[in-house]
Amino acid sequence: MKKHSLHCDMDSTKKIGNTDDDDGFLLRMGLNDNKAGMQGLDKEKINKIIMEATKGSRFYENELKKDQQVNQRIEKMMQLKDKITSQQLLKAQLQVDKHALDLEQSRDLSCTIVHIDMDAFYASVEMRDNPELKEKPIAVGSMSMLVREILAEYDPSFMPIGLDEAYLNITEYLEERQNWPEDKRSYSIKRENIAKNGKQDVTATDELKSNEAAHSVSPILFEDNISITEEQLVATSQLCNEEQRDKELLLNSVVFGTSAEEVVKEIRFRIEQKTGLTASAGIAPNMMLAKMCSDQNKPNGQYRISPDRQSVMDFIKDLPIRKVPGIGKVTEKMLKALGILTCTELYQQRALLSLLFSETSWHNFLDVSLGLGSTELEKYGERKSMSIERTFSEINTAEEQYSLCQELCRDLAQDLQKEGLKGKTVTLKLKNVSFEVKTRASTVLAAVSTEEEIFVLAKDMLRTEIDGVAPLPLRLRLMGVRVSGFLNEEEKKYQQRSIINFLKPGKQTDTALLQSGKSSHEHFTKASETTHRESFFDKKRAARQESNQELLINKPANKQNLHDIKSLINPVEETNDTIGSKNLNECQSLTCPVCFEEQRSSNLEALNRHIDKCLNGILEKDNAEISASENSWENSHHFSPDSKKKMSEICQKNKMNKSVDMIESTKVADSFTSISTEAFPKVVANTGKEREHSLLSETASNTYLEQNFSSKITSLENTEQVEKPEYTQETEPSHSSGAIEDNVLVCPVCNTEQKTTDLSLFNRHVDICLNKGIIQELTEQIVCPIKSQVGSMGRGHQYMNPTTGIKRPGLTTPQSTSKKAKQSNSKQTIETFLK
DNA sequence: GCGGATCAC
DNA sequence: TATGGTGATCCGC
Repeated sequence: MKKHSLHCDMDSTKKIGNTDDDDGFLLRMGLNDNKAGMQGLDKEKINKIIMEATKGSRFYENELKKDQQVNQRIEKMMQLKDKITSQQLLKAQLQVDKHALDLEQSRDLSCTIVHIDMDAFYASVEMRDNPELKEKPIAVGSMSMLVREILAEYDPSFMPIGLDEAYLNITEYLEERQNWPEDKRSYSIKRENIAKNGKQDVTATDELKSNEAAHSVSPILFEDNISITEEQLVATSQLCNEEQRDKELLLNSVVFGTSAEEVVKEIRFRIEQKTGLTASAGIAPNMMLAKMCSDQNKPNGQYRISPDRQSVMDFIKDLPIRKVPGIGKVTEKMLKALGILTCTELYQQRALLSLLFSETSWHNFLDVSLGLGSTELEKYGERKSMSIERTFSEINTAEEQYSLCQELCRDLAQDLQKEGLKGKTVTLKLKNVSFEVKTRASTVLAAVSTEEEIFVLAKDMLRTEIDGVAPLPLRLRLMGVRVSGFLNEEEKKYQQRSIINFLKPGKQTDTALLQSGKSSHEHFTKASETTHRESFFDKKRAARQESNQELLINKPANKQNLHDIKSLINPVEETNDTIGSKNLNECQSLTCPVCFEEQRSSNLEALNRHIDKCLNGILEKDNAEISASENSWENSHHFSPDSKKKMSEICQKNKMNKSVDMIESTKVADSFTSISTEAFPKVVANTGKEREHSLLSETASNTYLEQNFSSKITSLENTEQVEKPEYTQETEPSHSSGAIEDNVLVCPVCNTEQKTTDLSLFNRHVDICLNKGIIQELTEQIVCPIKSQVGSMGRGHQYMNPTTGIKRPGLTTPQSTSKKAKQSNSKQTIETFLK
């Protein structure tokens, strides 16, 4: 959306102050009109408002500071420039020109690339001035429809960018179209949109576009060669009888030609008919040029660069560098300092640039100045990160900050789970009331995706920041949380397999027993009772398990395991996991994961109903217990500030003790396998201190984990990809466990001594205890998800939904023409020349 | 890998 | 109105 422009891209650098500093500052704020689209607004007025509002404000101060930093960067650059000798420059010139020659040879003019850009900004202006228009179904989601309904006809693999842009490669389509008869290229003009944009309905947009938008179909589309004239339209729209007018208009049809221009006009025509919104377009031999072209005659216009070198260079020649995608305020200013204002100058200074900028940068500059760009509309890359951030009026109490942080984690976790993503890095972003931005990142060995997992890391970083300024408060105006470092498909499958194998009935494990419902229930009850007996061992094991799990299941414990179990219960939920589905299909008879009774019906819905019933039963039963041991942050709203403060203190104390605990824990023998007890902290924790501990055990700093995990790997079946360290021989639960000392078998989950010495019986008990925890998690968390989301992400999901936020994949690459060009290995930094 | 910065939309 | 949110990338460390 170009709404942004309303605030920033304003033109009046000339009107407010003319000193270099002012100019620089205004440039920093984006107050220049080199980017298209702002002609016609009352710039002076807006600028005045901005200047008055910002003068002396923290925002303004920060802008000044940032500007100073840019100035320093420029200063450094200039110093570097002064050191360059003419000989060095000459050498650079030769190398750059060699590279340029390669580029030139790989120039590809054979493609016809189209860039479509909805004139959404003008629509928003229109809506602003005519609030009643908001009711009409235009604008919102318009591009997503065009995604599907129109553009694909011209290029099945067209590339939508955000909500209001798209690239198309219509090369093939054009060829085909040459032989098309007229009727295949004609479109009727519908009435609805005429009424909407008809003359009676003059809007702000119309004023902005001056005389252009008075009719249903923008006249600019119908210059010469189309079988309808402005006069015709006006005439028909002025008819009194509505029905008659309908008829007339329906009779009117438009025939488009076979040239690229005609095709693009047709696209724009259809877009306007469909949405009532106009679009601008650019036609060129590559993406970069096409994008710049679509800017040329905006709004509601189009421009084409003929596919010959001269035309390209003519277009590039006087183009201000700021118009180049990828060159923003800062780069513009730096180049300006070098006397580079246009693309021609960009080319002329290529040798110098190769010495002053990184290879990536000057390669890009060279591409730009030669008018080169990508001709391949890259497929949607996979998402690399997902984040959420919020701006608010000052928040300075730790309690509120933690609470907000958790809220963000919650929302983010939801989004992540919608896309089935788990990431290994969590980044906390903070902006204080002085507009200073800070990011703090933490990478763990196993991917996270749930609210709790993310929060545990984010909270830790937040605490560090709060402590860092104590006793002063952190005065925040923005907080954000990001998850990145997503698992690839293989990694996902691996962790899925691990959990499935563990749960698979009848495997080496004794989980088969879990299906004997009644006894399970008895065990559950006992187990939950015994868990209240806190023990030293619990702590050690919890800490240790947690780090084991991180490595082996590739998750930092907690509820993540449950998540996978959820997908077992409902196979449809994660259809892209073939293994999961397959395994489920194998178990044709459906078994309730709660009571473990086999269900007669193979109907999923019926099963779900049954599960709900089961869950409710258990929920009631265990309610008291759960609420007593609830995660303190989760319920932070229910606590008084004082009690929260205490908890926070406890947190910190605990953290200090933690490493000691955990180191000791490695000495404790442990035959416990497959699922971390941390998956259900409520079972092991019931005092405030222990609650915090179970939380904190995960927050161990990266370094801690990295330093210690290698000595703490226990085991897990099917860990083929994991290096197997010292405990490998205990891999299979059914094996005798040398780790259990003195022949006394103590369940590591409920911590009760087991009478039996039979290992398989003992293992059964452990398994049951484990499931008890899982059930608790289920009752607490996933009552709904079991039913929901069925089929929400089909296997063939194309990842095309623009609302998911995938934006401009590979933006920096489009300008590099081809892989050939990229190979060029002319490495020349200033260092090599100064040697 | 982290953190700051730049850029786009 | 009072100065946004999301995602990607680069660079220096």
